[in-house]
Amino acid sequence: MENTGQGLHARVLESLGPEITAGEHCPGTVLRTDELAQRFDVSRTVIREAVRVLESMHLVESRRRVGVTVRPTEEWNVFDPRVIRWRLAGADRPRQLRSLTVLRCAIEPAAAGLAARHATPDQCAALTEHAMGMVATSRGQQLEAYLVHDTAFHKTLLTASGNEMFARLNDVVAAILTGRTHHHVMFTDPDPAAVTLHVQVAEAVRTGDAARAEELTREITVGAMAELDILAP
Amino acid sequence: MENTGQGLHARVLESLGPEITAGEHCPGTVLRTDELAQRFDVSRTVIREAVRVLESMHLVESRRRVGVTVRPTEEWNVFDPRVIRWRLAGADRPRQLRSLTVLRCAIEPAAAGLAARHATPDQCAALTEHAMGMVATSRGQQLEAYLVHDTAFHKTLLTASGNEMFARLNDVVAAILTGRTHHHVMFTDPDPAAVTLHVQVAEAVRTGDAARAEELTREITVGAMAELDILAP
DNA sequence: TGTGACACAAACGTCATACTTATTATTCCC
DNA sequence: GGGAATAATAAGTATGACGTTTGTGTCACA
Repeated sequence: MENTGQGLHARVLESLGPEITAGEHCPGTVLRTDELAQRFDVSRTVIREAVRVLESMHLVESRRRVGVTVRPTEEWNVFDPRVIRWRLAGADRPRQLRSLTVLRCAIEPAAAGLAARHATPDQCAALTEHAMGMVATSRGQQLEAYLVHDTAFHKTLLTASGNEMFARLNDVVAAILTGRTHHHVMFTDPDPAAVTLHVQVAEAVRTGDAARAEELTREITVGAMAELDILAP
Repeated sequence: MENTGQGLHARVLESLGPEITAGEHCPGTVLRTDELAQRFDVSRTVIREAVRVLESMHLVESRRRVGVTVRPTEEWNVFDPRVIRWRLAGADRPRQLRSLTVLRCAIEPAAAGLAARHATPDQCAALTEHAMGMVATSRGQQLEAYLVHDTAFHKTLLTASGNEMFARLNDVVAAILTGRTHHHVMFTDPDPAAVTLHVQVAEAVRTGDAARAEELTREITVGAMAELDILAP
């Protein structure tokens, strides 16, 4: 039997989760544990554990005598990394990508401002290094290498903010960046202006210029937002 | 047997979760399911389901032959509402409150700006109504009534932004507001300037003035931030 | 005919147990 | 001393039985 994850419950989770987030079971639908056990050819124990996790994401609600009910979208834990991943992989990917980008526009400039105050020398060095890496790979269709540096840059920036909540959003930013490169099929090299902005942000953080770091990062994020609007207005 | 939650697994979860987030089990500690089953006087099944949920929050990692290992703080899903709740109830409440307030400072102004563009007439009305309620209860030690309107105001604002990610952060804002009133023991009436700002935000959203709504909300949030710094510099 | 009490049944919740599997630690041989 | 075979351990899975809650239908009674 193909074991997608580590353990059967993980396999069930990775099947049921995407199904629900994709809207295959509309809110109010009831799933019965026995049926699920039969469908996935596993024991009730395994199903119950998977359902527990889905319940902890507020995707479903398990009640006695009624079954496992799919909850309405508004109640989902949309910050759960797995929910984000599933939705990005599903049909309403564009909507999700837009939500996340809006969130990013609010978060990253603030994180950059904090980073300018709190970043360690090591983090400043890493920032500069990755910005340079972006410059080096910004021409000649080296999109994959560019993406690596871009992702690392933003991850470092968020971490350097010193705020754990911001730091945990690096998955979100990484997903956005990866999505842009892989999904939108960027044939062209990255925008030179954006590359320059990254270099300048690294510089602003290094010199401790919080206002400038924040403003420059805002320009980067509104650029990303604009990119989305161009592709799906 | 006293049943704290709905079901035994919930009871175990509400015991183990806070223990871990409070740092009672330092990262690397291994918990064995059999011991836990014995300790809570429940079957292994119940423990396993609770552990699954803890694992989904990245609080622990379950591996064969080794046990359930507590993960380092940096890996926790700090956006999980339960993790937030547990940490707010625990010892590092101040740190957590600060993290959340920083997040709020980044989010709410952006949300207000979006609300000015997307808010429905109903939402505008609700906003104005709650702002008026805040005015009415801002004097004479009606702190509880004031809190209700304050919470409702911000919840409406976040929802009106039209961004599901922002909307899901209303719990966070509510926790911050509630915490300020209940924990910091506000003897004095709310700051009149803050009350005025809320009225003005409602007005700005109603008239669709995004920039003004954003700036006014920023003033509110930096005020909240300053309040924290005064209490624990 | 409408309403309330009551009994039934359906589905999840819990438990006990046996067995499987992966991983670590130990031992033993070269 | 190092590497391979082996044993020990704790989680993972399966199964069957029983408990508990709760939705629903029925029946009696007004």
